[in-house]
Amino acid sequence: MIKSVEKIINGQNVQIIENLRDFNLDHIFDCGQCFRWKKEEDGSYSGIAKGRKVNMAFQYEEGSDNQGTLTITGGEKGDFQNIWKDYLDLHRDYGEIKKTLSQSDPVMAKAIASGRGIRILKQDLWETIVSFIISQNNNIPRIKSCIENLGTTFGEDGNLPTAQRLSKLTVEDLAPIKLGYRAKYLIETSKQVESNGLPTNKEELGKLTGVGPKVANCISLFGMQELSSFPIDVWMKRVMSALYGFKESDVTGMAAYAQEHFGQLGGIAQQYLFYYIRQNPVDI
DNA sequence: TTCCAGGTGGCAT
DNA sequence: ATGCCACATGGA
Repeated sequence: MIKSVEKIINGQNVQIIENLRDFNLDHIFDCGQCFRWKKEEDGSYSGIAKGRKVNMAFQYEEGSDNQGTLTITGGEKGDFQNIWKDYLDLHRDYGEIKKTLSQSDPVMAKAIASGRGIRILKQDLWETIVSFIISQNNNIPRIKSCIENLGTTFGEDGNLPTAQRLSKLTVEDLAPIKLGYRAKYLIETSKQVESNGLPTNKEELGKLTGVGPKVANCISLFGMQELSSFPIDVWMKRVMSALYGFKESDVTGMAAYAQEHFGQLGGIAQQYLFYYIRQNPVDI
């Protein structure tokens, strides 16, 4: 059982969680699954999730590179037990998962070593739909600024705008956000969600405008916790080519390999590989 | 200037 | 079912 200690410091709610294993904020917030956490100069991260604006700081214990203490500042009493424990996927035993994935796969073991503290965040479904529609054929810094602008311009208290709100906007309204051709996808998808409700599986995701196989896999992995989903983008093509010898055009082969070798853990394996190739682009 | 980025929709085979 | 290609934007 994970224990947390709550304090009030300078009028702010502070929650301290010790002995966290398989946890690293850089790995979690910089592995491409989310776009709204900002790294501060002291190495901590500030962001808005679940309607709470907080700061998270993590420090490894002396002599360890896998276990340490997490400090969450902001929010309300009980948030760790009620919100963050779940959001950060702390119930799951990533040590066991990493052992399973590394077994008889030295390549994966290498990737895991670089991103050993990754956890798949349990993000809001609508936010992941909006975020990954914007992500297509786009680069991460620009994705981040688009999402931030969307929130500050059309959202309420820091959150992204709802489907209801977006469905009433035009591409002209969204022009200042600089979404490019994705603006019409976002509006059309908002209308679809407004009338049909949120999708509940990958097949329904694929019916949304601007959601193809890759984006659907991202949304099902990050917004629906479908851990078998294995999104394949340009970086995954590179790493699968560099480490597993696939032709970069052989997306079908990569997906089949993931299903056979990573199975239900495909999405987590994908995150280790994605993080690895982003940190080591020279391996291309 | 051209190329690239967590791709997809539309259209032609 | 598969193969092209246009699509907005900004940084390298």
